[in-house]
Amino acid sequence: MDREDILIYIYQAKNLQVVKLVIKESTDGVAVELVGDMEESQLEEINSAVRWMLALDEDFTEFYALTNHEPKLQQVEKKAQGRLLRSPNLFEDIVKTILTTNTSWSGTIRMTAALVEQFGDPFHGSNNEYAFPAPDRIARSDEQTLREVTRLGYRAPYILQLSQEVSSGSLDLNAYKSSEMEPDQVHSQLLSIKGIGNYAAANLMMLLGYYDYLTIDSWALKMVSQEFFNGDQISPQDVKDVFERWGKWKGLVYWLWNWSDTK
DNA sequence: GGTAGACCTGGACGC
DNA sequence: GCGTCCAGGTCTACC
Repeated sequence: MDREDILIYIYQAKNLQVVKLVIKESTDGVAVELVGDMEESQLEEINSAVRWMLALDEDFTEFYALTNHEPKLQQVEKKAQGRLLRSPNLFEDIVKTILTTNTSWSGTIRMTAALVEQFGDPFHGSNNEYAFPAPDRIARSDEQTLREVTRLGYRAPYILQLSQEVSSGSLDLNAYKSSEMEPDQVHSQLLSIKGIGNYAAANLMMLLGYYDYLTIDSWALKMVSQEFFNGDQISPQDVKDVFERWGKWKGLVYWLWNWSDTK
């Protein structure tokens, strides 16, 4: 994201071509400018990818109706919030989520950039723009490289194992996006991936459109404590109890809650 | 089921 | 510049 109203994404198509997508708001929705060579037949693939990334097919009418009664959520409908930006494929989101765990945001950016520069295919004509690496690119690497060159630390074996399983076909992440699996089943499958714990699984469930999972990390505990418990020490269960009344939308409510008045 | 300690890195801080 | 401490979620061993 270069500017607040523009999203730039380096996309690698199924035929491995790399193009640049410049996505911006338009009067009738979203406009996508395609930079680079792409066959006409692949436009549908791009269209589908962008719709998924921006969750354009999801309906938030019910959610907005709920938020309008909560002062802390007054901005939600006005700003058309609710759509979480996600990657074109779940593999990328899982890797990025693992890279958010147990580190600072700057650490996440550093590790992601290193992974992309080390293993991603470059966008034509650019020496600093790369597509997110496909699973097989990382799978062909080794733990030592991921630790020492990409600086993933102890996350290296997790990322390597995930890449190898997706690359070999033993792990089919597309199944998680299908409606044939129950949400609880998807959740438990995510938890079975090494490196994915409660926080990461909840984050991924949100990205998959299941908004009744709470991403409870240290920041959540701090903010909920200050907002609802006068700064007292609280547990993850306390966070769940606070947002339980929002039912299947609780994850989004927590995500979009206006914490700005919290001291 | 609950808990403690290890994992790894970068940033902050004190000297 | 160097050493130390701390924050951040997950895994594993142990009780």
